[in-house]
Amino acid sequence: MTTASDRRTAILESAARVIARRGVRGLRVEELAAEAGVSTALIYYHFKDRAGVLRRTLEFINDRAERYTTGGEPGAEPQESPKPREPLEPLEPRQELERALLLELQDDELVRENSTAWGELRASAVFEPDLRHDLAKASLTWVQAVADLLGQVQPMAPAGTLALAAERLTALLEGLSMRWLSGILPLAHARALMREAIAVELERLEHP
Amino acid sequence: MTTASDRRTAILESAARVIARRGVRGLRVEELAAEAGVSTALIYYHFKDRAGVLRRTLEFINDRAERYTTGGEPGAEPQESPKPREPLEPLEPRQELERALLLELQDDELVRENSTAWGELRASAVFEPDLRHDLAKASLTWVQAVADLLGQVQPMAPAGTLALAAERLTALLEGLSMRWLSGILPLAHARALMREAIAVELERLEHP
DNA sequence: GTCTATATCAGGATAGAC
DNA sequence: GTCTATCCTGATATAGAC
Repeated sequence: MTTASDRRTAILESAARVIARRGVRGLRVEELAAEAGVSTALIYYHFKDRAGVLRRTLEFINDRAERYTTGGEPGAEPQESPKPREPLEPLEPRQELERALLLELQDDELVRENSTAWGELRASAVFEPDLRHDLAKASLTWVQAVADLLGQVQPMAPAGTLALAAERLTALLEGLSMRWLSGILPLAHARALMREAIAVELERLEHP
Repeated sequence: MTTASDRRTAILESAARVIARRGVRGLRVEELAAEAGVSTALIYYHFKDRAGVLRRTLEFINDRAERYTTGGEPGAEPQESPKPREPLEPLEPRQELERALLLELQDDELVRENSTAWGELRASAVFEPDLRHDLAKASLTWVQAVADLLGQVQPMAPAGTLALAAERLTALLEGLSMRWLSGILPLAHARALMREAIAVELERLEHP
């Protein structure tokens, strides 16, 4: 049985796919409807207008990324049970850090989808102030998470220093991700650069 | 007297402005025409179609950035004489490096315009393979320039290492630039992060 | 809640005069 | 080379039946 709420979710999943394929600018309500197997009217019914779709999709992607980045707190709905993804056994802090940062640089379909959509939304936010709020919030959470991981590797480092390193690493990740997605940097190379950057930053934290 | 070639250039300048204001997705041929003070038909006459405008604008921005990044080789046309911009007296290598990398993080109108348009084109390239070629070329030149500057500061470092550091620094710059332009990172903070990253990389090059 | 059908309109593109 | 006028497609959004 397919409830209305399921349908909403299905539409959002489709939206993420379409955005990953065509970009925010390329998202056509009609194509989205086709992808989700519903009529365009239904989309307007649920999301008011095209902008509404974008806003909701941003939130949706945000949640989903948070889940797979952190290893999915049991707090959230257990939906999407099909793919448990990586076992995520507790790792050494250092490995945990690498995993988190390299997660966005993978050729996994879902990850690529998220990264692409994410990059698009980030880029769109330059011109659409409506998106900034969510974007800033997500960005902050993400930086904080990385700062925490850095802190676990280098417990002696002061919080401020950790935060700065985290900002650099996440900004770098975004830059690399963009280059990868736009095809000017091979994935493996991007990953190597990221790993090296982590090493550089950790060294810096150790010998200030 | 206004030659046809001048007009072409004027249109491209306008295009850069419009892209900076509305984004690539937001560029309307009609608005561009208004901005440049010409008819839409003329734009199609000169650039074939909207995509043509984008391609040419990318090149245009590319050249312009190259000029102000490198301090303007006399090789290029001396056009645009009005603004000599910063005197650009020869600096210490280290300062030269900082200047080059921080140049994109400035609230100068022209720089902001270039950065924004650049970010847009980069983002667009994810979905429009036509743009990738120019993008890759520009990216390469830019990375190479930074690698050279790094080499001037640390002449003992091997070329490969320099290249990697340059890739990280430029990718970071792009990430920071995006965050700045989308309003989630204050300019001053972005600049501070960039400076620190330069310091970290240089240290790394010195004590491998 | 969901669909079919359609109104509406913005914006890319062209014809043809000058 | 440049303009005025106009065509026409493609995309958002709504009306109304079920």
